[in-house]
Amino acid sequence: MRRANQTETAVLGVLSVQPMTGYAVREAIRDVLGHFWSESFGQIYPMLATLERQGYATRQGSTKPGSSVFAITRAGQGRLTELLRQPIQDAPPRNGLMLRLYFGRHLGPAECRSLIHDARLEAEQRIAELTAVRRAIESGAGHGADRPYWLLTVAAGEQAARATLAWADGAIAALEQLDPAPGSGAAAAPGATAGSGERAGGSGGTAAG
Amino acid sequence: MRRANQTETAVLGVLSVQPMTGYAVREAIRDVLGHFWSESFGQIYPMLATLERQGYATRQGSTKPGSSVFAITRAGQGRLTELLRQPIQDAPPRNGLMLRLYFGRHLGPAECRSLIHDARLEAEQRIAELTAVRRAIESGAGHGADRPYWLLTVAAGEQAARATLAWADGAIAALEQLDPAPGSGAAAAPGATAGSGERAGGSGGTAAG
DNA sequence: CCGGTCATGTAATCGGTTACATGATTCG
DNA sequence: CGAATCATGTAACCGATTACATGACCGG
Repeated sequence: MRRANQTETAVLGVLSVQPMTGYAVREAIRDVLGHFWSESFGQIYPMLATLERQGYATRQGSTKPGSSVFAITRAGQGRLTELLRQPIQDAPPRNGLMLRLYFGRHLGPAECRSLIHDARLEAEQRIAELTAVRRAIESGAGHGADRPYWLLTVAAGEQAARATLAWADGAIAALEQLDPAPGSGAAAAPGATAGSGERAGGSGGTAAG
Repeated sequence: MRRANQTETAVLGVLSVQPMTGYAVREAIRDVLGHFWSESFGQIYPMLATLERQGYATRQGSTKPGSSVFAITRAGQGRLTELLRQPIQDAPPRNGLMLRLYFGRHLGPAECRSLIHDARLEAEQRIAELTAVRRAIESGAGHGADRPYWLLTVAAGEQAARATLAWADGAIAALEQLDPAPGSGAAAAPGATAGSGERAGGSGGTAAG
């Protein structure tokens, strides 16, 4: 089963917006697609060479020496559409936070809460960034037919981040119900000195229903 | 910068729940952690050998010949906690759907709607699966202290899937406003025969606000 | 002139999937 | 008995990251 060359799609895609150097391609992917895609130099430069060789992009060694601007060709546009139509190859899931929470018993409620709190902060920051990006797209008059599609992806990111926020709140609340150290309020329950955690079941864990 | 051995974490983690064969480790990861983690045989068997060599797991070649059951050791439990405390290494984002939608101009509204529709179906199915898993965890009396943590991760998956549903609905609606082929209702607007798509701006793209 | 940014590439390495080879057990 | 499942491992390959080497250009 051949693995898809999604790098080709990404590079041709950003070149379809406007011609640019390899360096700028990477910046465009990091800054604009950054919330849902990533490529490194080690992938981009060889790919640009390949695209040139196959006639999907042309290199214009101009402006400054030691710098070449790549532009997508007519054939490259056809190739891009073809690539976009290929079945989606989603990478196998690898969520480090969930891996840790699933085995959170070995960390205990307090450390898990800390992990979730960090994730919440990250989600908040992502929302701020995406909102800024959306504002820029909405007000900026430059990008023409691309606009509605870009707004679609931004909306997806915002929705996902908001979902993370909601989940985190519920999860932290559930964990606070589980151990006696929320920082304030009711102290440790009377009697229990150092329970092994056997009674962790019950109604606990109704997080973010 | 050393890349983290999160495979070790995952394998030790499932062994911490109960001893099992390598084959069962993979099944556990696929069926239970499957929504947010994955490992293949090619990773699991070498890792089990390493864990045995390092004293984090023991092999009990018993019950049936040609089959060995691995159990986590005391040292392995310490190692697991250590691994869980290491900073989260999240894989660089690679969302194939978003990559396609971002360059959706080259596909057109209809094909994009189809992609989103597929994603919506997937999300629905994931919700169904996760709900079943949650029911099993809630009713099953077996798993003791692990339960609240497992419910946490399941809740995260459900929340994310619901967010996808909401986004997909908004996105499809936005795209239908963009082109004249929703299948029913108002046909193509009068006058425009084959617009180049220049007027795709305006109020379009208020998806899933 | 020196540090930061822009710019281009290559080599080493690694994490991970896929495919292959092999065999026992169980169930219809 | 034959197919499906359980079970263990190895080898090849590949996509991707990281690090390295190099150099132009610009502003303070």
